[in-house]
Amino acid sequence: MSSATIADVAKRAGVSSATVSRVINRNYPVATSTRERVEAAITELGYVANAHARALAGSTNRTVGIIINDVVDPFYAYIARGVEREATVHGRLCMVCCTQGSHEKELALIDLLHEQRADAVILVGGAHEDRAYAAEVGRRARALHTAGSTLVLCGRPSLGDDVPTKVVEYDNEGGAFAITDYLITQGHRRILFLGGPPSLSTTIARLAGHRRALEMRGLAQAKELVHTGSFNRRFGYDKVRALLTEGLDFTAIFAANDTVAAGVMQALELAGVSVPEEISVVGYDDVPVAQELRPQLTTVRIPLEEMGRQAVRLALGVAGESDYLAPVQTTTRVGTSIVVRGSVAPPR
Amino acid sequence: MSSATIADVAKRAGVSSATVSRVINRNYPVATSTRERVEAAITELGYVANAHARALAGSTNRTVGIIINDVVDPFYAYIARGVEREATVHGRLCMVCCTQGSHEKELALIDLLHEQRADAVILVGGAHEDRAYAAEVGRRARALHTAGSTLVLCGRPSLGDDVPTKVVEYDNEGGAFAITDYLITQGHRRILFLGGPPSLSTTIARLAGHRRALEMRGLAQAKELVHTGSFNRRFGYDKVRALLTEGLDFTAIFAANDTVAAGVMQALELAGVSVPEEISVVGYDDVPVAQELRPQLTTVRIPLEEMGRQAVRLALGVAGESDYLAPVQTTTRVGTSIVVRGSVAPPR
DNA sequence: ATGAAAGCGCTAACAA
DNA sequence: TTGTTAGCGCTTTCAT
Repeated sequence: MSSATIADVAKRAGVSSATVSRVINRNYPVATSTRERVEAAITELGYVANAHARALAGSTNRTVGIIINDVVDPFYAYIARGVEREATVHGRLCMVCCTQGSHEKELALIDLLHEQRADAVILVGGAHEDRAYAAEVGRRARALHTAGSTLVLCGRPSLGDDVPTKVVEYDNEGGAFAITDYLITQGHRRILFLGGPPSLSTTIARLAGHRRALEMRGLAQAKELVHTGSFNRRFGYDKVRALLTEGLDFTAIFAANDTVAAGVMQALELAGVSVPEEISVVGYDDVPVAQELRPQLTTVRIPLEEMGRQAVRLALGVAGESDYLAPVQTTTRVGTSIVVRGSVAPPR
Repeated sequence: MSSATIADVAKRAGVSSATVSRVINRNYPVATSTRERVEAAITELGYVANAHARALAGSTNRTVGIIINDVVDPFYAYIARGVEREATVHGRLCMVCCTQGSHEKELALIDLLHEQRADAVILVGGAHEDRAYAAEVGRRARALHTAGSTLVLCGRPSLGDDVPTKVVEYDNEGGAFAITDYLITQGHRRILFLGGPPSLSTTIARLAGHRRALEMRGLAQAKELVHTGSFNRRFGYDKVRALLTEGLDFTAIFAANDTVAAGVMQALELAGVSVPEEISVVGYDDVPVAQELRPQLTTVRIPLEEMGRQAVRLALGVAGESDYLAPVQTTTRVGTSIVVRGSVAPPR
């Protein structure tokens, strides 16, 4: 039930615990013969260092924390992969926590990760507009900051210049603008915007890009064409079914993400509406499902894994910052791009 | 850069650090007025407990570790979700580590998680047949065990009764048997088995079930119909393309998992072979892609998330074990079932 | 090159 | 109900 400690190893090797520590950490010269005796003792005893004692005596725990909605959702999974990989590169272990969409759980998790003394806490995904909630996050950002850690906002807007966070953004609005403009260029005038929780920053930015494209082309945004709701497949499916029977007039659908697009495509298939001949469909995110749909989905690509990597680089201060003038607030922004596949054609 | 400690809080509240500990942990009676003063001090100072000091002084760190190949792979992601959720239920934080298929990394990660004094280390997915490697895993299982932790094998075979692990299995062979038998019942005689690393326990079990079904129906297993390789989409695609041009005779394909099946379907589509009219296809795992394929994929369902939950329950000794006679080796086994969708029809 | 000893921040007896 | 006091296992000066 109890493991060997560094003192046990020291006794067995006939040295002091300080020496054992030195051979383990290779940070001070140790005579070869001593080292060998110590190493032998370590294997004989099956000694495994206690990371907590280490973290307590030394400074860092060498872990980073990441908070996401759901591991199974590819949007989060890809970012998590980037975080995990980059963390590994820098010798950090990765603690992954899921909120299942709950604000309260998210705040509690930031605290938990703070307790663990994670070198960084990475908060992933869009945030709901809510001042009280934002204030709570801000408070935690400050606590983390004074403790020498960093809160990184990944894929959500900054909390303001007075809150010590780092942020990794992607050009959300720009992607929505580009793909809407692509649709317009193909001749579409009545484009349905579907899905995304209405108060989520992600949805808001995508909708803003969509509207800007419409305006730029002098097209009025008809309110009956905008149906926010959620990011799940079911929403896309149900909404399209309803709108179809309702007889709403449109020639293209901009699904707020690829998952919604999958539902959209299934509803269209069931209704016997052919894509892209009768209706064009585009999505957002470019997660794997986009390539499995038939026709394959034209969508907006986000460098998800890269965002995860950036988040840990930023937090760990790996590059970019000059030591003497590191600003409290740092933002990295990655681009989005549209990837054209087979789900769009000119309207009939 | 440095945070308030329990001593700071104690001084500020004019009590001893023991009292502060008591109000934090709510495990001993504290006078209301004292409690209030302490709580005030805590907020004023922005005190956040140090989990390492706690782990060192108390016993458990309240974390579980999970080791998987890749967060993005749905097979692993669903199990990880189960682990994360069940861990949360039991007040544990979850450390997720990825091996990217490397044995060495896997072993190193077990050690790392041991150093972190995780209450459980969950090793997920099939294992390659390799005695030296198995011995290394066994050694670590013992180390963990003597340290009071548990190594749980999730979706891979036991290391033998003398190795102190817990294992969560699924009826891998049975699922393969059932779906092959289903294909035979539909009239198929020449079934291609495609994919899966040949030395991986998962592949071996699936192939075994496949063969048993064939034998039971008195069908000879032609070696030209078995093509193991890997679990990725690309393999399914390339192999089917090659076999098709080669002119091999078969009426159905059993893809070793759904990902391979996705590649298979794409190759068939490109070759103008209709599914299921000309060729039937089945997969394994029942991950989301199975429902996006057209036709939707008939496959074997594994209760992935449930396996993850079982793994942590088993490790934490939540249920099932009688205290006084807990065996060193414990195995839980979950069933698999075939889910019939549209990718199988009788051969022409 | 090596050892002695003082913490790191907390919990858990044991006292009071 | 509260305080005192050992540790928990390790790192890190400071000596030697």
